[in-house]
Amino acid sequence: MRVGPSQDEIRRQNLGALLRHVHVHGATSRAELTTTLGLNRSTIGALTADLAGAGLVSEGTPKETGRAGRPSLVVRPESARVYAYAYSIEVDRLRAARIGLGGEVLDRRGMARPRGLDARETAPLLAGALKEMHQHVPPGSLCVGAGVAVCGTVRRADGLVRLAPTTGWVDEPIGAALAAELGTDVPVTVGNVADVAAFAEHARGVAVNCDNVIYLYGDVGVGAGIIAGGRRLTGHGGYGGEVGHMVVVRDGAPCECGSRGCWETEIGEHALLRAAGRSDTPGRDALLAIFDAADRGDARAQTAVRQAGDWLGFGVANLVNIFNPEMVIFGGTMRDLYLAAAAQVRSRLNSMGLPACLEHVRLRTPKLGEDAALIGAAELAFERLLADPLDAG
Amino acid sequence: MRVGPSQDEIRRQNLGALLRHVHVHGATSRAELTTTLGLNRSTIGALTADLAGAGLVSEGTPKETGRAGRPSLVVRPESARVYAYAYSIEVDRLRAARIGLGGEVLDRRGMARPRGLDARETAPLLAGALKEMHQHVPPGSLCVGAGVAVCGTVRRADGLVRLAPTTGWVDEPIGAALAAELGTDVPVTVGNVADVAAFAEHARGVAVNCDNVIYLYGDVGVGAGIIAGGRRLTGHGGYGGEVGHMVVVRDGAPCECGSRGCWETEIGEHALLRAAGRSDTPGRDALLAIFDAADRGDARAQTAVRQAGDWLGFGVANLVNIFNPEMVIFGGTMRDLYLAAAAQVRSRLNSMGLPACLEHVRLRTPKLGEDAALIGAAELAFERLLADPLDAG
DNA sequence: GCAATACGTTGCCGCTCACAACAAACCAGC
DNA sequence: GCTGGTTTGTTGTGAGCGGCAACGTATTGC
Repeated sequence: MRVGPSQDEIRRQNLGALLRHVHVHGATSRAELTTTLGLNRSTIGALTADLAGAGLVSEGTPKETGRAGRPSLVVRPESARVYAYAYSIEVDRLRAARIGLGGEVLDRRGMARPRGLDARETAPLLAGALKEMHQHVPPGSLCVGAGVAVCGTVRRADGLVRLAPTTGWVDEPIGAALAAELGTDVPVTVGNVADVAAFAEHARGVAVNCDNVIYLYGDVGVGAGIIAGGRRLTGHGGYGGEVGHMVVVRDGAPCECGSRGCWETEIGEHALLRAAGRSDTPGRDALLAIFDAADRGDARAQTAVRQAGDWLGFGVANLVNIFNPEMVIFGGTMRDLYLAAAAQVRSRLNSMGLPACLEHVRLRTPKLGEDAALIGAAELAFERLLADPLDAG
Repeated sequence: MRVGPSQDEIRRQNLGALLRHVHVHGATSRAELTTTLGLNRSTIGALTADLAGAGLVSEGTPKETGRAGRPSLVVRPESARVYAYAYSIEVDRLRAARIGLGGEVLDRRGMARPRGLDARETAPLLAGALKEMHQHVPPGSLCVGAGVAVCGTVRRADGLVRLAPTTGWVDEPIGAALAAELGTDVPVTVGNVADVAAFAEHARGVAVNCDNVIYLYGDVGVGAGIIAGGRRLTGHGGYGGEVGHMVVVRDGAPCECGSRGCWETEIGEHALLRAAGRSDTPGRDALLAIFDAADRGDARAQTAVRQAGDWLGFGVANLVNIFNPEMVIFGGTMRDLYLAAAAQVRSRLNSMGLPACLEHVRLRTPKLGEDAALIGAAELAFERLLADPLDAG
């Protein structure tokens, strides 16, 4: 039974709301915060004082106001002093970054990912990148945690990777392994790359102010980050959004998951390469080569792209009917496929989607670029701070 | 930007939490409320005093305690005095009820639904049932509103029925029409029957304490009420959960919605009747006749049931992979089909579902019986009261 | 009849935010 | 440079809420 918050929870929520605002929207005047948050001037003053005391924000005088009246103090996130570590575990590389409050990338490292490494072997590499970056951290800084974006199903409770086709991982405790490397003062949160990218696009990308969003992310497989009613849809264990394993062809082609006819067997990398009759090593370059060939008039590539686009629209239509989203975002390889076959996607969607569900749905590509996964991973860590700024500070 | 609640919102939420508890769990001692809600004795006392003052609850001394110590006062919902009207618009009948706080059905009316009636013609019938029931309402009672359960997609904003295969309605303003009949003192809320039944099962049925639930409801078509993260998934316009129009056979049999190969063309009434080679008038009796024939060894009925069960498992597996629910509930005709073909459903689900998503999913039939739609509809109206007990009281 | 137990009631406290009055900082005009 | 108008930060006060502790009250068990 849910019970209302106590007074100190009000304070926590208001501190979080203020900090979230400057985190997402950047430096903001106190006057503007007053109107946006709907709180009193005096309350905003007290909140900023608390946050400034914890070293999370700083205040300064604005340069030029242009208007009459006393200029309002500007509240800035302490981007250089308050930061999170972000990791992205991808097919052939590992990426690490130190990201400041406000979303600025302060430092970054990248390395090739040796194939066949399990979680316990990967964690030291990630920890090593952290130690390197840690040397350049100015004194008096505050680390709020680390976030990891993984391609695969992630158990919410402890960051266990249940199944990751990209890395070949099965039940790999990357969350626990990394936590053991980093110690207790750096809380680790692990998330699916699609979830995390959806989170980032919702916070500071194309999907700002959209409370019902499907972010479709493709690499080797296809997954979705789903935001329903303004909140991330995780499902019971944290495995929600595995739309790539929605079966679209009964008893179709076998999928790595053990099932048959999964959506990703029709729109994934392998499907396109096979249909286009190519034997390139899989990867983004191979895909782009197909789209390029199609552009140049290669008939086989064209039909491959059209067919994959049709299947893309097929699955999106199903999802649109089920979720009635406001926006569908195509990320990763799905972005390329969507851009190459938008007509097929639209056509299939229009013929299969319920008119009511089609009314307000917008198809978009991500606003955040390559760094979406890293920024989203950092966002996971920042969530902890925003939930209780003074405790985590 | 979300901001924390003010003090009076705390009060509202706590009043709502207390009222919700006695509404859902029935009469409860103040001592028990103290521990369940985590509030102080004095606070519980003040809250109950407020609610009793508004006539929403009453207090009494318990009959026997069996324990030492001063017996705790029991807080009862004013079931007879505080009520909502509930309607269910079904294929061949209209049902109306007056339902007391706590979920008790105080009065009910039913009538055949003449085919071909639109919303403006139906509303007076519903209003007539209300007027009849209103004559038996004891003086000093409080009506908190009316809820309507409809088979079809419902626009959340105003209760417009966009598409209802059951009644043949297209863009029928049943919410507005009924509101015009009932006047401003009876706020009307319209909901999809599956959504509403899911809501009821989540509040007081099998899905208590399950925060990720899919309630599959079948009549002529198939829809789902989805609860994700403890909240109803409505989608952007309110059309979420149209799983019956998830396409499972590309370019398959035409569906009434204009698309082809929709799930409900494989597991709906018509599909079973066709596959079993029957020409009965569609309806629950015809379905039960098929299941009965299959039980008695009719080979054609058996294969029809098995195949439909297989398709049922197919769709459920897709939904389980997408939502990672804790529970799937089979209601309406889906209950009958599930019970008749549980083996096929399970088998298909196990072969198609991701292991991680299968781990904790439970398949269940509803706990609330025929009245689920009515109780859920009333629950829609009660939500308004529970959100702000003293204002609506 | 008495002690033990559990609970309702009351008064007080700390907390939070809203509000109003005042002080400070800026702009425009003279 | 000074004055008035404007906008904002700051400060003190007040109301509302829940927690807390002391006290009164109702029941059980001896």
